[in-house]
Amino acid sequence: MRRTSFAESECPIANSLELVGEWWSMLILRDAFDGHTRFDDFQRSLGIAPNMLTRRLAALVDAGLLEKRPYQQRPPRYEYVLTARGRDFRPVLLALYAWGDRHLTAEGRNLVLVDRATGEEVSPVLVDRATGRPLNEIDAVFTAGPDAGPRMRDRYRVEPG
Amino acid sequence: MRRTSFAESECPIANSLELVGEWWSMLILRDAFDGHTRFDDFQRSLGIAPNMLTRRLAALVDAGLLEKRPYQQRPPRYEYVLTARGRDFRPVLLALYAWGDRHLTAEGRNLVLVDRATGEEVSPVLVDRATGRPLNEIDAVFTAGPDAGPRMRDRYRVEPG
DNA sequence: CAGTATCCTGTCCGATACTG
DNA sequence: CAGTATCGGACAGGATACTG
Repeated sequence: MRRTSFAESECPIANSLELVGEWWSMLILRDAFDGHTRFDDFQRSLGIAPNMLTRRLAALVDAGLLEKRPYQQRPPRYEYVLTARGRDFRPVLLALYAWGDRHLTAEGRNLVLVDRATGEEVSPVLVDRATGRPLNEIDAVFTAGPDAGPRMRDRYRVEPG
Repeated sequence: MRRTSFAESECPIANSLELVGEWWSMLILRDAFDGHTRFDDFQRSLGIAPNMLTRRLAALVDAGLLEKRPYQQRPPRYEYVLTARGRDFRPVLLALYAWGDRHLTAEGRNLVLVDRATGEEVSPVLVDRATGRPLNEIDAVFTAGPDAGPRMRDRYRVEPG
């Protein structure tokens, strides 16, 4: 997508989407979290065309979410593993999973998140780190930050209580 | 995207992406959370072409995230407001925001999430609803659910401890 | 103002064939 | 096995003109 408007380039959501917004990117990340690391591995799991996989993998490496590292010399072979930045992306996928799980129940529940240690189901909720309060109980709004440009300030001006 | 492979159609993440995976969809939702409701409103904010806005709006209405409702009779005019299902999508956007805010700091912080009541910054973290434990401290894995098909079971078989 | 209708381009993506 | 190269189609998305 071409970012013509201000709202996209200065917004962290839009910027994130810029890196992982393509269809396959998040699905590749999902697979990475499931432990997949190799080209063929991803390809079989996703049913993605090889050229697309090459592109998306390269893009994710470029964006710093995946690291391409050799696991064998001759012939040169690489595996793709999550970087710290990539692992930190997990909440997005979990939020997406949780939403789909709650609302797209047409075909039943075919994927459940569990704690491997206890076997108990894990149900992800967003809370405020400081207070522990669930975010849906907070009237949380975006406001212009310290480095916001004029348009951003205009759009997100602080309107108290 | 055409969903040829199993992994897409049976996975809640993929299914969610199917509804909101296009570039503009999530940005439109972001704007909806920021209080935008009207066509022109979205268009100015996003800098999106009108035909695309029509398409994406219709898709979101179709997917049940937005409701199109008349606010004036002659000429007929509509506003687009979040449904319950749409409002429940917010954690995804907040997770995306949080990730971008942490990792895409090139241009500084220009958007901050605050509690409107207190003015304090809110920092969204994912925790387990039952135990309150942060998800990054849990070894959480996906497993095949009760309604999973054979391929899903094969891929996500339960491997204890 | 709130859209609809057309036309055009870019590119995402799939299919297939090929290589060390 | 792990990709690269090439081809073609579908559609997202932009630009612009038009309407009540």
